[in-house]
Amino acid sequence: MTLSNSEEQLMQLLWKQERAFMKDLVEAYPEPKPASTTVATLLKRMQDKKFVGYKQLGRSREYFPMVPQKDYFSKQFKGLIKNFFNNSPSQFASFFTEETNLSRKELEELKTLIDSEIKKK
Amino acid sequence: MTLSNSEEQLMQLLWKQERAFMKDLVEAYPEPKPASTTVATLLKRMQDKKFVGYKQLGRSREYFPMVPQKDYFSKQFKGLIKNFFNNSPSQFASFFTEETNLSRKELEELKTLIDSEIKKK
DNA sequence: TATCATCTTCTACATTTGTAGAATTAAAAT
DNA sequence: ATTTTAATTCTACAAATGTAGAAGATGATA
Repeated sequence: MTLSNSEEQLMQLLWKQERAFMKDLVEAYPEPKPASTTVATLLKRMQDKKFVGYKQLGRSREYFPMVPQKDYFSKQFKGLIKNFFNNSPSQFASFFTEETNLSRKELEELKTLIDSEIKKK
Repeated sequence: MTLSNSEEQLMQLLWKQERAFMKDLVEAYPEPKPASTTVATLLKRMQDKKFVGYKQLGRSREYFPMVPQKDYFSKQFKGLIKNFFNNSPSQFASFFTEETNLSRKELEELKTLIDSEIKKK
């Protein structure tokens, strides 16, 4: 099960807010904001897909993500890696280092990070 | 303009082959292979979207990608980074190093790679 | 309490996507 | 020359997606 584009956009807003009422979500959209019924429809579809849950609070519902952003990202990312780099993260890594313009400092930091990962092994 | 899922799947096949006739593309699909008319439809839509071109060779057409795989990947990837890591590649990098299970050897290689990138600066 | 502000659910509808049959064409093989 | 193979274009249609109005429900507020 995947999210469609507009569902994913909404999901991003929800992840950012952690938990939110419909109104907050609608407001979080950049102009032009969608009709609230549009958001309602999306939320409902996302509930069907088990991506969103809610807690009834008096009159209305407080929505929250049922899938952590990280998990979702991982899945997306693995998909990309699989298609474009033949399932080889290290192959991707070299692409990344070469193509992304990281500053010297960022590269240094990354190196440090890698070192600490190596130590963990 | 983006590719839909099934279009992207076909695009992957085309990238792999570099240039191909319809038949080759259909054959490259895993079972169950789609009807060739399905592929034809997709190819046509992809032409409209300027993702695919072809060269008329006698009776039929040799199709080829008009968008390099790398460019396409970059765009996708940047999109992900933007949504999930607030446009910060270095933030992504740390996620990557921690979450992807690279072996010690791969990590070492990556480090070397980063070093050579640093030298370039 | 009458009115407002919100929400939610239903319904609707145009587009896009996923898939493929029918018909036509033309080159290839026998 | 006839049959076969591969392609191409048209048409079709169900499912998914993007958007939103209408109507009903319920707290909040004047």
